[in-house]
Amino acid sequence: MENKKQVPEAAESGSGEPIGFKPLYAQVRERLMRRLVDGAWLPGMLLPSEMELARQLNVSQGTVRKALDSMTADNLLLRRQGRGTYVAEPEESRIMFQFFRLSPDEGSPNFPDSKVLSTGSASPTKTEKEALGLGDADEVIRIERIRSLSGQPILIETITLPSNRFPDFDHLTIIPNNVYRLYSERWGITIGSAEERLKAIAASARDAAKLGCENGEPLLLISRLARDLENRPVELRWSRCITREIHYAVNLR
Amino acid sequence: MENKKQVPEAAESGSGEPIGFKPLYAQVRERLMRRLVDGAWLPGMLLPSEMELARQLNVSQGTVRKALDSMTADNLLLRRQGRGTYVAEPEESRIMFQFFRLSPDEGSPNFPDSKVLSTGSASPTKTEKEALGLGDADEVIRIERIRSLSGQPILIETITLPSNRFPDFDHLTIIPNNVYRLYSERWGITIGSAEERLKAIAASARDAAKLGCENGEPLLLISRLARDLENRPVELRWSRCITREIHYAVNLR
DNA sequence: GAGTGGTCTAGACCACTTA
DNA sequence: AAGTGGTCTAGACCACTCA
Repeated sequence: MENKKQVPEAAESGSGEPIGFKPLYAQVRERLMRRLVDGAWLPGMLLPSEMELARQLNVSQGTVRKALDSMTADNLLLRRQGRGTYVAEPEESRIMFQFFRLSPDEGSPNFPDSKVLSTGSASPTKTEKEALGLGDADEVIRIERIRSLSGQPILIETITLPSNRFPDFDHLTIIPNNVYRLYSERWGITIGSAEERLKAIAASARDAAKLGCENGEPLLLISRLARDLENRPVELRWSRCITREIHYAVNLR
Repeated sequence: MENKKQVPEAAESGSGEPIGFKPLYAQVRERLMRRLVDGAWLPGMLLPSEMELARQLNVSQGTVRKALDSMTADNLLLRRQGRGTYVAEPEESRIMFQFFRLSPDEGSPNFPDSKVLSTGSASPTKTEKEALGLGDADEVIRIERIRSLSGQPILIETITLPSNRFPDFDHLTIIPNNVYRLYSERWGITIGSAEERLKAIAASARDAAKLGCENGEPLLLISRLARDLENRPVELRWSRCITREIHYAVNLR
């Protein structure tokens, strides 16, 4: 019956919106996102039921549902009929589908092993500074590793992270295969989205040696910029991939 | 009040569903899709209002909305508040965003020109037969063209179409830049989705000559299989692209 | 059987567009 | 002012899960 909650609560953050109209469910989503970002809701956790959230937030169950559905569409939540709503975990099965688009030409997709070649910190290059939004004084961590599918090396990748968001990174004894799970568990950083740019390049002598391919062989270069839940850039990754028996898959809908 | 429409109408097509439960809005979507597929609703056309459709189909307005929203999410419809719901058109602006993922490294995306090098019909290769689901007696049309961005040739592509779905193709005097619009207007075939596979390859002598690049230069190979609204494969396309100043963009959410 | 998400309805009001 | 899609609510029932 009472329905004037849109404008009154719209000014909760003093941001410079051009024209103020934010639907209630969008406001609800923002309040729920805050719980995720602040770590009040951790990966794998069971959320309160729709009815309970509706009571807490003083809106109808349908409005809560719209907010939850939109977060589910962004792979942030997982809903299961009869069970409840859970915070999504950066598991292999999910990561594979969402962030790993390489499949063998024949046969079913598989997650590659990885072997770290080197780690260390350094000053960022101009490209890294721009992509990660760093200042002159900031440092970065660089990881280089080689990834194999059923024994065959298929790609070599360089991961760049801003040091200030990953304190004590050098204390790590091992770097696991699934680094997004590591970011989440160790530093509470959840990767929510990423942009990738693909090019074809010729293998450098260095990469060719590590990958065991011809010098100058065509490689697929994948540059990824991954962002956290607040859309801040977190990770820059350059993968150079042998695509003789493998391809990068994209669905256009 | 009355709400038992799910099971009764579920058996409208005698397909072999494992367990019969299809929500009402999914049934509504199927009925609306039929109008699109059969050409009762043509690109650009204004649909009846939600209320009118609800009356026609004897369901509530909210259920019609769910079906329309899902079709809008698939880029089949376009909804504008205050105006109405329209059938989506294969316009450059939409196509560009949905089906053309190549952007210059610097500057804003632009749609390339194209110049046809050759057309003709032939017997399909094994790959073409498998991808397009063709039999031994079927023929295909092949188009080869070169595409340029601001004067610079950037890719050469081979398009393969099943002859039986594109009758009198050889009567065409010109082949326009936007072929999906042509498919729609001339043969009533709407491209609804596509899958792409990307690899890095070395330029063949033939491609290098046409593109004006080095022999063996790394090219991005994009193999696309495009499907119509009923998910039948319609077009197979092999693009070989120079990615010196251009990249293929993907968003992972 | 109790609790959860999923569907469906009915009705009200809001924001936007066009006449 | 009238018509459209967009939001919000309230309440009912259905399908699924688990103790």
